[in-house]
Amino acid sequence: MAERGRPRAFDRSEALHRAMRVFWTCGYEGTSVSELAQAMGINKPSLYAAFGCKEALFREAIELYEQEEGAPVGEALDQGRTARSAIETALRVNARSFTNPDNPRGCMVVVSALAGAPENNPVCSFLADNRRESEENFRRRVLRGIEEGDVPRGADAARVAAFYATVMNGLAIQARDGATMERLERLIDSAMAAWEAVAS
Amino acid sequence: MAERGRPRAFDRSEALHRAMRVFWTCGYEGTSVSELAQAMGINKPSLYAAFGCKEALFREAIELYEQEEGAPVGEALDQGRTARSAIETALRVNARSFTNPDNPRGCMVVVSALAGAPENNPVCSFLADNRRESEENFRRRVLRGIEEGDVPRGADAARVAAFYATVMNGLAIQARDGATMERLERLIDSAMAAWEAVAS
DNA sequence: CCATTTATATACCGATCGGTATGAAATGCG
DNA sequence: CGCATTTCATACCGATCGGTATATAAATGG
Repeated sequence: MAERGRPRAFDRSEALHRAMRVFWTCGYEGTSVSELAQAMGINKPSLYAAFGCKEALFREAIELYEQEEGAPVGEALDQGRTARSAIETALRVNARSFTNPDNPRGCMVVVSALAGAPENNPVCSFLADNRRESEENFRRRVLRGIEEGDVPRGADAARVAAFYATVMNGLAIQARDGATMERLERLIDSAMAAWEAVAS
Repeated sequence: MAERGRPRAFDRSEALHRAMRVFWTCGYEGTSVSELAQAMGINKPSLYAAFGCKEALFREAIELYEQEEGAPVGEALDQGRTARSAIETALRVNARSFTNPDNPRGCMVVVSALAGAPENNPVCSFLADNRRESEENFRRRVLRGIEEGDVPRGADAARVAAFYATVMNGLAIQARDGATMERLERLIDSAMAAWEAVAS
């Protein structure tokens, strides 16, 4: 079952984790392949052999980010008793991630490639798709709330989802700008106070 | 009064406008000095003679952006009859700018350098300061509303300002991701529905 | 043991990066 | 006019960009 040639001398998953943190900190264009290789503890040919190219490595890093930082958000959405509490908890879980002192600040999907050179447009579009998907998850949760009766029948699920997705992206920027967890908590308090007005 | 040496053959203000649009579209790191010079219709030595260096040109471009796109927002804040209507109008003026088909999409202060290489940290900090200043303008307007009696005495001006600044930054990202003016208008409807809950 | 396969480290590729030296061209001043 | 001053266009700078050729090292299959 063992592989055929010389075994890889580094832990691919560990290297990917390190790459994720560099991209998260400096953004896609602000990170060079040489920096990546150094942070990953490997040489460039090993990086290219294991991950393909800079863009492919970045996409894998985003997927890892989604798994590690995004999964608790998805769980919060699923497990909340009502759409309202599910979305509120999702926001609070995100806020905790955005300000975790062990992490770079803010949301990697928001901060790492909002604009870029034309040749990097695929990267920007990839992240935009990712953000739309998060909003879609909010929308599905509101629809479920309508089905389960905790959200009024006439509520506009897309509108609710768009509002809280907008707040979430705004929180990511606040976090990048140095906002504390407490500050984000108060912002979420404000956003949740709008629930009846938005979801009715 | 005329200048001494050979007169400049290009319009400095027009060149700066063109540079602003490129930075706005591709971001600070996504824009090269060669691209800038080409878009400005000048050669690189002329660019350096007139604007100093890439970072100084970017800072001037941001200042121009503040004057052209930010001034109407400031006017809206000043001229609104109440803090609530002033902030609502400010958001709507911003939304119009973010989706103006003649402009790159979104807010230049948000999209052009959220993350970057360590050597470009001054640029990111400069934009973060700028965003904080916008929030501070909101806060001052709420304080005025308290003085003038259209906002309850007990309202937390900083909290109100932080909430609407967060929404505004979220709107900038929505716009980058392709949101229409109508969609942003509906998001602002939602945010303003929260007013009583946030400012009380 | 030998052949094959894969990963390693070094050194390199052309292209582009931000920035500049250089000399000709165009003005005001005397 | 001649001279100082400033801008112009071209061509260039060392450094770094994303990516790779090459040769060696380390494993498995036979």
